[in-house]
Amino acid sequence: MEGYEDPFKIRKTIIVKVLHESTGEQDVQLVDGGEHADLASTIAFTLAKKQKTSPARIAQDLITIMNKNPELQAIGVHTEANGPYINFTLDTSYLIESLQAAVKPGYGSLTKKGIRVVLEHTSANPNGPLHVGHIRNSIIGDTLARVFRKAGYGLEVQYYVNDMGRQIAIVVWGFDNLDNTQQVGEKEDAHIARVYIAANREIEKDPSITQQVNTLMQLVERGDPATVKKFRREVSRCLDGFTVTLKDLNVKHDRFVWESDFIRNGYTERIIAKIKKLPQAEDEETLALDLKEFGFTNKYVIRRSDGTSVYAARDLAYHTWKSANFDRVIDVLGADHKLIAAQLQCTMKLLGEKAPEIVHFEFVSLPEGSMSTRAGKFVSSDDLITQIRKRAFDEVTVRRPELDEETRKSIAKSVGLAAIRYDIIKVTPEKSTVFDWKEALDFERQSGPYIQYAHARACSILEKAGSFSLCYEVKTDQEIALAKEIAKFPSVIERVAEDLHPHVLATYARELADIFNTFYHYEQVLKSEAQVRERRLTLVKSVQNTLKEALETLGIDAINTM
RNA sequence: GGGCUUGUGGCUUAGCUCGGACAUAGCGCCGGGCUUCUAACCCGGAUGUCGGGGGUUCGAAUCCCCCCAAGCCCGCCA
Repeated sequence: MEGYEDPFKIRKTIIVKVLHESTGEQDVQLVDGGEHADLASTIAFTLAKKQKTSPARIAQDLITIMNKNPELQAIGVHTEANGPYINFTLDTSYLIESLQAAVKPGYGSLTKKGIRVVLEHTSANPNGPLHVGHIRNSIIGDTLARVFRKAGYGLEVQYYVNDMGRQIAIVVWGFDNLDNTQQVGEKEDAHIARVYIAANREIEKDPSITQQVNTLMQLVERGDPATVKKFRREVSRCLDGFTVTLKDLNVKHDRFVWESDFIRNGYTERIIAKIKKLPQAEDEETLALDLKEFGFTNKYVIRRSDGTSVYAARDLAYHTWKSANFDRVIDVLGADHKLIAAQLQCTMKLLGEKAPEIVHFEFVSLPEGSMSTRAGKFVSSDDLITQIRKRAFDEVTVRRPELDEETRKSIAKSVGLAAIRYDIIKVTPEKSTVFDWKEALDFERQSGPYIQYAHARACSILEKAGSFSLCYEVKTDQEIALAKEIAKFPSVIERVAEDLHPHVLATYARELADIFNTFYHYEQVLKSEAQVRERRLTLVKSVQNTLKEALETLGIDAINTM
């Protein structure tokens, strides 16, 4: 795929150039032609005002000029006017070129860019299992990571471990003072949540416990060996639990970066020293930044009056390290971090470092209200995975009773994963959602399994077909519609990497599956003869490969049968 | 009180960055399609004040202003 150039994009660029030369207008952006054409221009409206002529007349005149243009002829562009609209219709040459790329492994991969990106996601506090809110972060982050790799970026994915926060101190206090036995079969993160919830109940009853928690925090910041060891032990155990959950979700981090390391290695102290020198610094009892001039009404506190650092200081140290080692820094964060993330970005700029690019996602809540680890009000990702696999297994058993149990379990695992990942990634991160069991367990239409099913169908046809000669040709409306959708894939990858909107890829995969399903019902493949059979098989091979690449970029298994 | 985000058929949702030709799809509803390459599917139908009101424009779901509603944030928590 190295050096692949999108045939559609090449043509679009030439049309824009010709349009620009023919009109002298700077802004000649093309719009989607919808049902009328592949591309369209509304430039006639703009010109009408300047030339005091009707837009339709101008469109007509431009058509006459452009139809003689050899550059447009060379790339197979047909131009015609429809009232004020100038419509461009491409011949099938670009589809042929796209199909030739689409049958090859790795279709959609873009040219290597030589840019190093660090992407941080999930980074949940290790005080209880990942719940359905956290995994929105994981799935957005992991999908973006896959897109970035496909788009040709060098990438490292990091999990920032908040191992010295108040929550962890509360966990440690709980383990020191309450019943801390792990139940039989209890996962580490669930165990920690149980102790954390119990500890919070105790604190509610007896607020003086907070003093003991504060002491733990001071000890850990000072590096008291016994305390550090206790914090590390519980955090590690929780992360072990997370690792299992994340693996089930097909989410992978390259590196876990521990917050406390930035105390130990002196980075935090160094960043505090630099911050002190900023004109916005207020170094009194606390060290804080006054970012009023940038529109922030509250103070950005860096160090407490007892001399300990707050989260912001360590986070600045972490980001400074990332800034020094990577070309681009991207964080996936919940919407509750919007303000502090903006303050962090602002401060990074003041320090002369790269400010992170941030992907924010809105909250996932339960029908009965927002989730809370502390109150024990959450649906854990592990529960969701268990339920969905059970449901998927029942479904596979009904549909494919002839398969042995192991195969059905394996399919159910992939289908369950698809259902979860797709359900979460399909909606724009900007939108808050309410977790709904019924919807999560639905495997029909606009779901991951629906797309997997389309892929499995294509596989089934190819398997039955045996070997065949590739024939790059599209004739019928269904064939053309399918080829057009396949041709869009590389530009979708490019756009997602640019806009950081992974749901666009989800929509694309679904639309490709839709169009293939329609094709499937209208056009015979295996029963067609000679060249018709070969060109349709080529198309099926292309769509199978494109669906596979799209699914895998979504972190979903492209299974051959289901 | 201030800030950020969201508001699109009964429900869920795309489009909004960069304004264009009858607003995208799913669920649900109504009616069809499995001796035919996997029916986790397909085809047809009904359903819309694009939260409300102003404005800009030849043209607004999209841009600007005001208002309403929901969520989040405004800590020497993370």
